[in-house]
Amino acid sequence: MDNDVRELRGAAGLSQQALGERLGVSRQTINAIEQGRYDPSLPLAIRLARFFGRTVEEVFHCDD
Amino acid sequence: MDNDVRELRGAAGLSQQALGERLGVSRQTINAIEQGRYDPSLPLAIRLARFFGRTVEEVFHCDD
DNA sequence: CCACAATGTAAAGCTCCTTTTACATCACCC
DNA sequence: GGGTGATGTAAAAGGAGCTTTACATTGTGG
Repeated sequence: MDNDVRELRGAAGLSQQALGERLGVSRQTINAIEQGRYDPSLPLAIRLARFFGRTVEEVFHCDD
Repeated sequence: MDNDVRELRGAAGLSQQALGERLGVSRQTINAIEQGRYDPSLPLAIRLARFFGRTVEEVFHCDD
């Protein structure tokens, strides 16, 4: 499962730290998600997608 | 976070067991999600939504 | 009444998500 | 060269997701 968080965050001009603060998670969590080290929880995935004005499916791509 | 899994499953005429088998999880997992005892993981949420032909946001509602 | 399918629930156990703390690198600026 | 911001990474700890096994309830059909 990969995702577009890094690109979307870059386009928004935010640091990992700043994005984490907006979403209520640590910068390490943002970093891990961007690198695909693990998938976010469902509520965090929804918050992330909503923050960037996308659907969950647009931001997170299942590799099937 | 509540969801429409029970209604969608009912409309599809499937038991919790049958839905679990289609999605590769146990019936207890389906049961717990329907009752809101916990949220599914992101990959399972995406599989559930896709199975019912909906987006994740249509099936899972954040209570904000 | 006796199966049987469907559902609810609980415990134990494993893996995954997230946090905090901490250190390390790299680039940029003064 | 020293400070600062952004990023990568690691360890420990706690909580959440999911499994298996097991038992209990309910409704339905023979």
